[in-house]
Amino acid sequence: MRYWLMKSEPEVFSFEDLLKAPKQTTHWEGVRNYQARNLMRDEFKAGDGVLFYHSNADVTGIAGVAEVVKEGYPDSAAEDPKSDYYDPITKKKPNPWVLVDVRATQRLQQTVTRDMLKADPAFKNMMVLKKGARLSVQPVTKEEFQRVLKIGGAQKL
DNA sequence: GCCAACGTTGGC
DNA sequence: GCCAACGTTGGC
Repeated sequence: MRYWLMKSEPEVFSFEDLLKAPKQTTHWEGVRNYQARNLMRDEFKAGDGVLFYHSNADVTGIAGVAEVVKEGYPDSAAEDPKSDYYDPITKKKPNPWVLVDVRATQRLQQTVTRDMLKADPAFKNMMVLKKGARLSVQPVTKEEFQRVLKIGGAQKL
């Protein structure tokens, strides 16, 4: 089993939104980057752990914990001209985009903020802290994952 | 196939 | 709102 960090802008879709969603599960649609697509298509496995990261937020950091419940399959929003995530390439070529389903598994008593991550040597190699790290889906280590749960005060749902 | 121009991401 | 870093596009 592996561990991931997934970014979402809370104004678009927050961890609170995930908690309120049916079965506390969402289709992680809209990833339009090939590197991230490759990770979701080839590396994500059911049961993998997910740190739910709020980017472009008032409080930037890890807001909650989730797991992969369905492995990569086509992101049909890319084929829907009315969707915000429509990609016109799908008119000419097979839809290249993939998503996974993610379910909330744990709340955090407090968001593990970016400042907290930066202050803790356990996270010094984390990709999300590197300058210019825009990849919206990133691997994290087991140690990083477990430390986030610990300092965030993770509570099972 | 190079690379300049452009668009996007995301921290600050 | 600014802007640095990055990915993509398209002219040549």
